[in-house]
Amino acid sequence: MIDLKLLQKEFDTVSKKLMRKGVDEKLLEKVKVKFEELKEAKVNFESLQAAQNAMSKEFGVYKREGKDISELKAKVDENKIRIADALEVQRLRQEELEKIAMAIPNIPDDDVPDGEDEESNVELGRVLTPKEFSFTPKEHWELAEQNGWIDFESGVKLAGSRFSVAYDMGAKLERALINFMLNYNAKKGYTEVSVPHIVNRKALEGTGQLPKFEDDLYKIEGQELFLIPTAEVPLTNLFQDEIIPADNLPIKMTGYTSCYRKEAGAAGRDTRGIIRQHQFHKVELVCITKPQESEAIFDDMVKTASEILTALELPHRLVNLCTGDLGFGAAHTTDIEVWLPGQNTYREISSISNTRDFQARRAKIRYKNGKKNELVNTLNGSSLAVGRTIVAIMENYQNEDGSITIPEVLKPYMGL
RNA sequence: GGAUCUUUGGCAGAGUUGGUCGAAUGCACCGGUCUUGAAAACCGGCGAGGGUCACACCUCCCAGGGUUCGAAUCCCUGAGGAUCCA
Repeated sequence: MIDLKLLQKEFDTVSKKLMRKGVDEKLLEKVKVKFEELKEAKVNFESLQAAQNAMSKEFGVYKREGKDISELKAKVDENKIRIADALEVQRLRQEELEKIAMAIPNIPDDDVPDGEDEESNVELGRVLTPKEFSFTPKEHWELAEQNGWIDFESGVKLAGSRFSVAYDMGAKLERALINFMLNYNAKKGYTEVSVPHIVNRKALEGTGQLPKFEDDLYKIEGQELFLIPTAEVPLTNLFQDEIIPADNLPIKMTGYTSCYRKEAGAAGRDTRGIIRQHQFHKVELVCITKPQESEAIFDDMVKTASEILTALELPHRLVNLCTGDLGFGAAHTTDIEVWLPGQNTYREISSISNTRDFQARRAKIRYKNGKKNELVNTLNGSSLAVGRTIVAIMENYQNEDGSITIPEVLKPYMGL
């Protein structure tokens, strides 16, 4: 949720920034007006309420003194009707405002490049040089099938398209990577947390997936519960409605979960292989920080994710997402893209975002700053998407005969 | 699945004949006095959100609804916890 007071106070500045992210200025104008109308309704309601409270107090006095209360009661009854009306007006305005305000994305940072889509993302740097192959490298689905690591037919049999089943070394690699990543993150000071894969509506509203993106979530029938699209949701919402002592910050967490996404908007994209699945494994980083230290933590998160790829000797690059590619809740995002020789391109394997106080405002996550309670900053990032890491390993470690060498660092995790 | 009890501020714990209760008290915490320093003792502060320059004022005592001029206090529903029964 954006800061409505800020929007009201500095409308021109804020709206200009939001327009960069494609938000219609007319909508913002509307939000501003609605916000002012709501305030007005509130003042009206509250003053009526105050009168009511005062009169009710008088009742006690009258009764004790044995005075006649019929006149007072008439006044109070009349006021009561007005209160009911005023409350109704306030309620309606509140609802209206929330409906549109909740759908407004976070304000992008000034240094986020302008752009429509990933074409305008800006490369920040490259780590490791892709190696030259003496043969034409294959794509991962071919290698996966050839080695018997991943079977797509089985996935379809059990659940449908965009599901797959991992066998033998493929399955082991998955498990090894999860452990390797969690251990690495733990070494970097991230506390490992194991969370539910099912959460309620409030949690998803807190991190911004709801109300806007309900179509992309798997909902449990008959209940207000959803499968998580990312561990970011439970991890961040652990602190929903909390006031965290300043000494406890920063909170650095890492957690492994499966992620469940309908991929409603991705029809036809990445239909081959396991780049885009309805269910995938991911090791996540989530941090909760004071506002002034969130950028330092952000850098630490990017570094941590990048180091894992380096340890796996996978060439990758860092990319600063442009406004059009930026997620709903992010103020800025750095993507890590791993080199896929089979596809001859870099593909996203991690996405690290600073949401600043956008989620904190929705989820009411605050910290004690001296006497005051202030909103924290929340950050999240993958370190890493497990399936895509396997894709990268398959393509980068492939041999001419189609066999795949297991990265050294993972061998101990695979019983090799 | 049934019965009874229970749900209050960071924790503990009053409040249960509805009014001056946003809530006693203790602990914890913060500031101060005292002390070479610390402890103890004493003094003061100390829930949250909105609102205001600051007050005032409004809201919140698990959630939702109801009774009432007025509810933490009464009634209903739901959720969590404890105990007993099956």
